[in-house]
Amino acid sequence: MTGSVTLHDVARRAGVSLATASRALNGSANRVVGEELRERVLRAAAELRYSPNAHAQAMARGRTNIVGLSLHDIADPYFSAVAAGVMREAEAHGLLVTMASTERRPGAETDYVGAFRRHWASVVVVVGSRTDDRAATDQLAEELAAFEAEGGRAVAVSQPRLPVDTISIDNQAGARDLGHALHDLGHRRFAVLAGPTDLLTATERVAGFREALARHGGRLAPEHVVSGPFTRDGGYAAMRRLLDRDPDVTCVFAVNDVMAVGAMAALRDRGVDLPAGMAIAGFDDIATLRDVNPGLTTVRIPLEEIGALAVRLALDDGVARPRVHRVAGEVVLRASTPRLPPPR
Amino acid sequence: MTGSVTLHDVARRAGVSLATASRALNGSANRVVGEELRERVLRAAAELRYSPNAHAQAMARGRTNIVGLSLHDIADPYFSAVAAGVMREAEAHGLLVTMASTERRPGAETDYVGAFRRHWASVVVVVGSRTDDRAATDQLAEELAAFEAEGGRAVAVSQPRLPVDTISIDNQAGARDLGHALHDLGHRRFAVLAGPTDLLTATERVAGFREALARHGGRLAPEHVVSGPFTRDGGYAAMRRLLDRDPDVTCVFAVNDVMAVGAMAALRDRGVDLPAGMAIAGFDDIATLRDVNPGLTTVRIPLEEIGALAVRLALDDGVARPRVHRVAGEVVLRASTPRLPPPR
DNA sequence: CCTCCTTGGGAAAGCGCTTACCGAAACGGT
DNA sequence: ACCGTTTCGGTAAGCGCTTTCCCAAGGAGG
Repeated sequence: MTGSVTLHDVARRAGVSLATASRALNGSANRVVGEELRERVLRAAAELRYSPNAHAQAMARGRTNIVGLSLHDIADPYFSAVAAGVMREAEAHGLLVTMASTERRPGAETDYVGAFRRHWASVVVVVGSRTDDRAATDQLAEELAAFEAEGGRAVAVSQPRLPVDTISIDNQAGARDLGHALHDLGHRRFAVLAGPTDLLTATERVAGFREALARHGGRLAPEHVVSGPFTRDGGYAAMRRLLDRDPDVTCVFAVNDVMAVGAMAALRDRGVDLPAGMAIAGFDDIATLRDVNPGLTTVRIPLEEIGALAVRLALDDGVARPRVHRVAGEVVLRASTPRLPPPR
Repeated sequence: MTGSVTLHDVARRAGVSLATASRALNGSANRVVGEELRERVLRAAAELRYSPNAHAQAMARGRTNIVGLSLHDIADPYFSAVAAGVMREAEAHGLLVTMASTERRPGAETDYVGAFRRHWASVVVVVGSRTDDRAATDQLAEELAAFEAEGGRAVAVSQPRLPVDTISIDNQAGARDLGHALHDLGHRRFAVLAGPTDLLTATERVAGFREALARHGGRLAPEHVVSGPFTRDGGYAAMRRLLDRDPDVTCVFAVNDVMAVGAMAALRDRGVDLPAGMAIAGFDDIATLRDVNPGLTTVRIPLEEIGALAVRLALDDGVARPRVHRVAGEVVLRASTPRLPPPR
């Protein structure tokens, strides 16, 4: 960049040395700059519209105030909620957030963590689960370890296998609670839109739901479990497949809200009346989706809070790592899962 | 950071000088490094898991591959869609995105652009309209000018007053088209949930809608224009106020989809049947909201494309600046605005 | 056989800042 | 009056990289 004002210019204009100028501006510890000089330097800096070079500072100080955030897809409201929390907390600590959206490309997380490492980010937050691809996970683990070895702090959300502080949503318990609640409403013929089979977040939710059914002596037949992408279209397609397999299901659990909404669209397109013709529940309680009609029963996850927590964990000092945090969800019953009249 | 491997280490291990190591790794222009040496350096780098220090590179090269992105609220699907476009395009050019969410705090944009400037971002994208607060806009303009004077490239979305490349949504035309379409469907008694009065994006949409009505000899009485925040709750509250003022309206235009959805919730809470009891239209065509029921009539804006375009504009070389880009919207009719039976 | 290019490696000068370390001045205690 | 402390400004050594300039070696041309 050309023409930027440097500390040197400020020092010259104030008639002091570089050291003094720097100290005046940063109020360096255990060192006092005379009132008059400090005044002069500050004035010179203001007049010149001096703006310190962050890279030079990073070099000289050996650290930065950058937090690197990696997530699957910023356009997905699940991730943008977490991102909002990260950014809010980062801002509160004077940190700048550098963000990467992996578009679920395998290996991309590792690449981005590498980029954050090159930038000497002081905090890295990785959001998004993955269970398959052992090799990719190992590489990511290695990269994160290297990052922490260099003095950085990493936190992983929904990826409990990583050797850093982790935050996990209690998917299984949430889905179990939801299963019980649906059972209490009188539902018996269940199906699950199961999401991707390689995402821990998805499989745990299915497992929890299964657990609840089992406790009531129920079960989930294989044809009642349909997997598919964690997206609106994934939910839409999965729902159609399910209807083709067995139209007699009365209650569908989509493992996230976005899929649930896609499923609702599929049901309407097939002429099914909601909620009378089919009960449907989701997971996450995505804010933007709270106003769908009928209101979607779901499990509320404090996504934004999770993002904020991730940053706070990273900033904790003097604690033994890695730590494991679990976050619970809470069942929210809405109109999409009406009480079923007792069979007569 | 401690312990990171430096180029020096690589050079030593390969038995070459720093200069050669650097050239081998970067393939410096108009300079060839012997095949055998390059090989040796690459191997040494790989063995040492060398990762170049981005700050040192920035210092030495005098530029970075950072794009700074400032927007109002990443949790708002409007902004996260634009952000997704920015990130997609940035990634395609090997750029890293540093993002700031201003939470609509006045002056925050200027502060963040300052931060991007300190980091020598090569591109800055500012998203979000504002018409009031002349002083704040002037300061932002000044900061952006300083940024460009230092060699950076800035692009503003929805802020046409700024002295940089701008991308504007043709809000007025979109709202006008929508107004005509609603008129064609037979609607006559209109009201508008107008959003914040200080946001250009909002006022332009109202103006366009007014224009359409005027062309048909209609008008918008003051009591039929209710302002409020650009949020779900803003829409909810505005709708209630509107119903209190005049329950005889048959068609409501909410100036964005998020407000429209809030308005739908308010209507249902008041026992109004949708879409029979009230037609409602929004603006933006937020992807997540495409599945609300009844389907929301709206004006589609290519938000993600706008984000990508912003980055492309910034990267254009050898063009005269500032340039002005206009992006058109397209009316999408859905079930929320049924055809009104002709009055008999 | 000597000179002039060409090829390719190394030394070193920064990039803009922070921070020991040094040294001068001012002050108080004895 | 002298010495030990403070107090506070300046000097300069990096931080890790890129890149200009210089120089050695080897090949081609006269």
